[in-house]
Amino acid sequence: MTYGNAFIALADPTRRSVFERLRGGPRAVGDIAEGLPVSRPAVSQHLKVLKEARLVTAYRDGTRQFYAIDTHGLNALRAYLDSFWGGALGAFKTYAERGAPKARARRKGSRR
Amino acid sequence: MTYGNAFIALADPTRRSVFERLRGGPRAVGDIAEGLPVSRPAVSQHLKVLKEARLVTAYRDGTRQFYAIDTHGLNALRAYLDSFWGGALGAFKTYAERGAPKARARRKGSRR
DNA sequence: CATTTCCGTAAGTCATGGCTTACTAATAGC
DNA sequence: GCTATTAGTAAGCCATGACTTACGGAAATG
Repeated sequence: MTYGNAFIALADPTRRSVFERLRGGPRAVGDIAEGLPVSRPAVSQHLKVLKEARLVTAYRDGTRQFYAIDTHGLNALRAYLDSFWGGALGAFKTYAERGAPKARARRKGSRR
Repeated sequence: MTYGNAFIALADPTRRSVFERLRGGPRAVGDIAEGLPVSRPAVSQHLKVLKEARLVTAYRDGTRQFYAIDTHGLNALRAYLDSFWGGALGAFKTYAERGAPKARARRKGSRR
């Protein structure tokens, strides 16, 4: 159920911004916070949530804490999402091909 | 920013349960609600959120509303997650190989 | 038309969580 | 040892949202 925490972590826009700032590589907390519309402690709290969701890892360099993207969380999310492509899509496609996007004729064979 | 709503939608455990019940194919609202620990109106509200996030679609059959998985939201999420494998991992690997205690060298060649 | 199903909406309650401003802790340099 | 940087923690405030019950509306059935 690790993907549960990952979804929660990425649901918040500010926290996603924090996460996205790590795309270019590891960065220190103060560096991440700079330019964001929230305080540094807020960023620390967000990083904690991201870390517990295994979306980031941390290491220390002197007085600075560097955070980097952790693939564990990303992999968990991908695996979860992929689980919907197997059985679901077979059944979904059946419906989709039958007349999907807007409000095409209903049909739905099993009329009773 | 459609993935934003998708993350929010899947962040709630109950809503994820609702979503997962669609794995086997389209189901009616009452059918989905049955067995869940919340009321049927609650399920309706969750389905509304999922629909706005383009994670489900709906169609009507008589008095019943059927909901099915929509790939739009899933694709948006996938694309977002994949965007972290490009630049981020290159830089991340630099760190990981530098001395991450447990992390074996990733290799990961062609995943994208 | 009246009734029955099935579902969405309204309104209100209550817990969660994101933010702020302190304050505390750990490392580096003088 | 003292001071400066850098970050995490504590406490409290307030908006958001997940849930409930009650109600309203559309389609089938008699």
